[in-house]
Amino acid sequence: MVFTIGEMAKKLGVAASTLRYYDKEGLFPFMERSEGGIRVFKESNYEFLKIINCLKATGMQIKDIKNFIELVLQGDESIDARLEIFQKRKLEVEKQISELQEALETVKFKCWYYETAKRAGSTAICDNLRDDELPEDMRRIRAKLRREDTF
Amino acid sequence: MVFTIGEMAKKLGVAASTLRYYDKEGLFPFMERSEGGIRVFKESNYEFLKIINCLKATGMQIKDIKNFIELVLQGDESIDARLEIFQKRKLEVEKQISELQEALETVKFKCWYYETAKRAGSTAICDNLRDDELPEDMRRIRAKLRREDTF
DNA sequence: ATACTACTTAAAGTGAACTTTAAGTCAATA
DNA sequence: TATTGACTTAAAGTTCACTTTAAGTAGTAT
Repeated sequence: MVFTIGEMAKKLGVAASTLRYYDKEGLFPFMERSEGGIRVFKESNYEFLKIINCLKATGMQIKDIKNFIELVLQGDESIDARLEIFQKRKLEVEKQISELQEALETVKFKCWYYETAKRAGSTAICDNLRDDELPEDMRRIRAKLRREDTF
Repeated sequence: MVFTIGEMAKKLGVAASTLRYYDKEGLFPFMERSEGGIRVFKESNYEFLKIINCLKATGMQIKDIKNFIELVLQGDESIDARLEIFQKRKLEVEKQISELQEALETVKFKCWYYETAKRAGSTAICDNLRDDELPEDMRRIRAKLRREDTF
């Protein structure tokens, strides 16, 4: 079973031009062509492409993915280097997730804030609520947002 | 207590040129200047800047942040619109987090894979492991990566 | 054989978010 | 008063990851 660039793009949920761009950047060392010059993707390329997608999802840059692929081509001698890349990715993604979770807390507070303001018809009322008038889970977040003791 | 752009930038952990850029883009409707034309940031601006930072952290674009700020300036009549913005942000961030968690699983699998390859001195050995030779938490992830029944 | 769609390339264009540059001004210190 | 460092602007430059364009070729269906 083989696929054209358009079929593979559809499977991966990306544009065909994106796959051409990746190929040009050297991300597809396995790339084969038909006699007429058309790219031929094989089933076995799919897992590889999903790994590239995964690395991209972690925020890795194209040039760094290329670097990783060059290590793959070097074979077993680059196992250590490849392990380090994934260990670094792991730390990176964990950091990204915790940063997003922090932002999410603020966003949830703002949702509560504007829901309350909507019911009251004004934001001034929420601004003047005492700590004990807030839902328990909102107190800490508001305190964090208001903290100005860094000044 | 007032601050120059450099001091405020340091507090927020961004470049001063970034704050000038944000100002130029209309993100600082509160901006005041000294007689000599130098930007004067006040303590009360800090919480606002942190909200902008939060919105940026959720992946919101500058022009959409500007749009939000214009709603803030409209006062209480825009409460509904602002609530909708944060509700949408909430969904967005939750989606981003779950995508990162999915990528993290793959990265963790690759860490295990290369740790095992490192010990064995070759990747071929890991490739040929039977399902029951894998740590329990790795089985599902490998199955997901290998799945080709989409073809 | 013809039409049609999807493929090919190199090169230029896009958009987002800054960053840098150049020329100059402000404000504090020696 | 002179120097220094941080501020000011407009405009140009940078980086990243694509996307689009234009001109042409491949492969398939009628």
